[in-house]
Parts: sequence; structure tokens; C-alpha cells
Amino acid sequence: MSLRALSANLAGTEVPVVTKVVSAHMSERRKFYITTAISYPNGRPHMGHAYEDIATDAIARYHRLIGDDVFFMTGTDEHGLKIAQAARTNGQTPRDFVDGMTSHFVDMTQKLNISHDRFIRTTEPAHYECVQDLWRKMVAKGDIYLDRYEGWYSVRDEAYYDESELIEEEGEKLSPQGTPVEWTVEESYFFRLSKYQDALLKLYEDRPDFILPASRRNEMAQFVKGGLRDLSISRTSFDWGVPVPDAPGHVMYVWLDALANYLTGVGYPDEGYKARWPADVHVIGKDVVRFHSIYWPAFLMSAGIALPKHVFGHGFVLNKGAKMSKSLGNVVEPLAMADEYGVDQLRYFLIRDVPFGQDGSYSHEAIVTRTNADLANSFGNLAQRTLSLIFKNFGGALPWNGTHDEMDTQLVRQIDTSINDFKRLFDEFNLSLAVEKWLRGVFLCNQYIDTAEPWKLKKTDPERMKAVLATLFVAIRDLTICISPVIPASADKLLDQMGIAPEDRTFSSIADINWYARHVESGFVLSQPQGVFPRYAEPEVAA
RNA sequence: GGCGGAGUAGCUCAGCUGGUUAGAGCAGCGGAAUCAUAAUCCGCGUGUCGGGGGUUCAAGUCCCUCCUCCGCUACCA
Repeated sequence: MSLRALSANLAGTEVPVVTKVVSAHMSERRKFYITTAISYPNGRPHMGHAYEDIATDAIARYHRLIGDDVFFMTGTDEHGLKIAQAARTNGQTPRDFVDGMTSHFVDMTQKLNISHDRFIRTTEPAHYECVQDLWRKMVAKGDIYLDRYEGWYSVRDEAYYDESELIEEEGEKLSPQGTPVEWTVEESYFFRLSKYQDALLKLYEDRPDFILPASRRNEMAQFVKGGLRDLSISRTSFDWGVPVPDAPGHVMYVWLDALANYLTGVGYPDEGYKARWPADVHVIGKDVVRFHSIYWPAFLMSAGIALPKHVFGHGFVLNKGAKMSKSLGNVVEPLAMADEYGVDQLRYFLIRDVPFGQDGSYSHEAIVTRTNADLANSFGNLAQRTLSLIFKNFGGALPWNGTHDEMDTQLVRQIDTSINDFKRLFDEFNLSLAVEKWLRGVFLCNQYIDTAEPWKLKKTDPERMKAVLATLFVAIRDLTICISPVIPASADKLLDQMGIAPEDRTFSSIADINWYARHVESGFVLSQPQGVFPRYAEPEVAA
């Protein structure tokens, strides 16, 4: 059976999923709008920011690869009390402070190879326009009213505290920080959140995948069932925020301000925003699920705007099981980690080892073991040994004679299964299992090459050697394209060496039955292969 | 306290709507091979599937209970 016929057979009958999905996308590109939460830059970016950016980036890149018209946005949430306080501590104006701090976040996205299409800052004029328009729509709906907010206020912290947070010392009530608090009344605008209680519960019921993972949905439904109070959505105690229209002295509550960024980013209030809205998924931390799955849809319902399709709350990356904190001294600089292990190694580790939606744990041993075993030993070495055999035995010319054995057919079929599993799991946001399925395919290639022993065939059966190496070349190319959303730079380096044109690095090109024959006919010749996935070697330690 | 989740090999975890002798990776032991990044491949696990009870022809997979851990329980974000 020729490879061409073989591939046609596979694409046509045994793995219909590939061709079906691909053709559907080629006829009409589906739009896909994905966001991270916007980061609060009252300090430098930490592991949590890096993790969210990386996971979201992998999903965005995956969707580009399956042919979607992707718009990926990340950014910073630059208003609010904490920023104002941090700026003052630093002796800066809030604007100078956020300009400086946000640059670190922008740097991080570049360093980590984040492929966002837009980096939004809530201090942009366009955003003010957006939030104020949203506010007016909510007013028009009759959902905003002026009242008084009362609570325990700490002048020194400039913050309100809930009764339950207070500590009592010698009959005096103190904030969690130990500062004195007094019962304070402040004029504030309120949003009729209580009005949306039933609508929210109906939303969770009608669209069980609105909040993911499911455990978060249950929590939120429980919370809403407990009864919703109207939400104070303006502040007069500080001024670093978006002014409330026609209400001097009031700035908007930061969450109304922050959440609206998802609309600003696609052009709201310009009607053109509907070309990209609603968002397909907001990827956020589990700590802000409530704001995204209760407040945000309620605001949107009030303003008469469509709701996002999914809100995905990911877990935290813990340092050896402990949450990172400055007091524990276990804060890890994500950029230092990228320097130490490599950007793609860090990306791979986080996506492979942290079950998406659950907490995960990081340690030096874990990342070294994972990246050495998977990337360097299993995958990198597979590519290296295969390409070296082609380079040395055929002068780099791609082997091709049109014949194939049963074991070749089987490998092709298994790799297709592996890649389809990867796709299905990525679609379900099950990133870590998806990568495991990919790795399964890599293992199969290593078993195949060890069984076929192409290095022995040069003298005994040179034609068979060509068939084996051709099969491997195709399998490696498919697996490399498949994993490229996770490790984009390394995948590109490898595909460059293999002579794969940039436009051929998509899932639809994996299903292209004539690709290898064309590639051979193009006369492409391999150069001396260069390893793409170096092993991490422990630094020499003086004894 | 209320609600929800989890407890599977030394470690990290897969196990969908109950159904052949419970799986993978890592670590460990033995072997093969030497094309390749001292990488790869093969073989090796008597695991009370947290404890106990129950339903069923059949339960890691459903029900009850107990133990342990975790999450949520609103206006800092």
C-alpha cells in the first residue's frame, strides 16, 4: 500500500473526526474570543499570572491551529484603592506607578511567548467610555440607585471590613491589620443584584457548562441560592477610578470597572463589538470565579448584552504544596524560572503537570524530571535519532518509495488516535490529560523505531529502511504540530529543521493526505539536525 | 455550623452513565540494543481502590455511616 493510499484510507474511513472537524472550519471560520483575567499590578507578576497567561495562550494557539478566528486578550486592572495606596507608598502618582508596574506584565507576556492580540489597560480612555456607557445602560434599566453604604471602616487602611473579619481587643474592635475601625456611613450607588438571583440560577441550569469546572458551578449556585444582596458599586473614599457619570465625587467600584474590560477590548460601545462578542471563555483564577459568574452576567443582563459562553476557574500553582507568599520566602519569580529551565519547559510542565481546574504543585525535582523525561528523552531524542538517520544515510534527502508494511499503517493509525484524543481533551479544557495522550503517541514512535530497527536495514533491506523513516518523519511532524500550542518556540525550531512551511503547521495540514509526497517532490534536504530539547543538567555543586 | 469536593501502587495521577485477571508515568530491580540528547526498548507491583455497613448476578464506580484533607460561605482584589 502506498503512503498516499494509506493516508487516504485513514483520513477517509478510520479517523473521520479529523476530516470532519477540519472541513467544517474551512468552510466558515468560527470566531473564538478568549481572555485571561486582567492582572492587578499592585506588585510584580508572580507565578499565578504566568500560569494563567500560559494556559490561556495554549488554548488560544490551539484554536488558531484548528482554524478558528481567534482573538486573545490579556491586560491589567489599574484602578482601585490598593493601587492608590501602593503608589503613595512608592512616592509616585497612581498613573506613574501603574505605567511602571504594567511594563513588567507586558515584559512577562513577551518573555513567555504569550500570543495575545490585545493587551488592555483599564486606564485607557476607550475603557472609560465603555464602562460609562455600561453604567448608563444599567441606569436606564432602573438597576442603579443611590443609597448609603454602612460598615466598619478603617481610616488607616481606607477599607471597609465585614463584622466577621474584625478582631476584638480589650473591648475595642480592630481590623485584621490591627488598625482601629469605626462604623461609617458613605453615600454609594447600588446595583440591584438581588433582582437577578433567579435569572442567574436559571443560567446555571440551562447552561451547565457556563461555569467550569463543575465543582465551581455548584459553589456559585449555592451562593446565589443563599440570597443576593444589592451591590455597592461606587466609592467616594478615593478617586483613582472611572468617574461615575453625572455624580461628582463617585468613582466606580473596581469590579464593575475591571470586568468591563472584556467589552472594551472588542470595541464596545461601538456596535462593531458584536463581531467578536460574546467571549467564548474567560480563563480566570478560582479566587475570582464569583465576580465572573455572578456579578458579570448580572451586569450584562442588566445592560442587555450577551453573556460569555464559559468562565473557567483554574487552580493555583503551589510551591511544594504551600501557597507562595512573601512571608514564607518561597515566592518564585516566573521569569527566573523561565531562564533556569527554558520557557517551553516551564510551559510544558505547567500544562502537563497541573490538572487544569485544580491546584498543582511545583518543585525543582518535578519540573526537571518532567521536562527531561518527556521533552528531552522521549520526544527530543526521537526526533534527533530519526532526523540523524535520514541525514546520514540519505544525505538529508527525504526517503520515499511508496511502500508500507502493516506495522507502518498501525503506527499512523495510532498517532491519529493520539492526536484526536488530544483535540477532544483540549476542547474540554482538560489540558494535562490531552498532553498525556500526545505523549502516548511519542512512546509509540519510540517502540516502533526500536522494533523496526532502521539502522540495521541499510545493508539488509534499504527499501524497507526508507519506508520506516518516511513513516517516522510524518509521525514526528504530526506530533510536533499537535503539541505546538504548548511549546511553540521549540516546535517551530523542529519544524523549521524538517522544512515544514509555516502555513502547513495546522491541524488541517495534519489531515492533508498528499503532504509528504509533495514535500519529497519539493526536493527539500535536511541539514545536520540540531537537538531542540536540551536535558537539564544539575549545576556542579562544590562538595 | 451549612453546602460541595476529594481520599486508587513509594511519588504524581487516569479510571465515562456499575460488568472480563484495577491502569499510566516517575522512582526501583533485571535484561536487550547502541541509530540517538548516557537517550530508547522489553520484563518485574501479594495495591484491604480511606474504615465499616448496604443495594446488586456484578461496585473503585450507586446508597448510608464514620475518619482525614480541601473548597465556598460577598463588597481588598
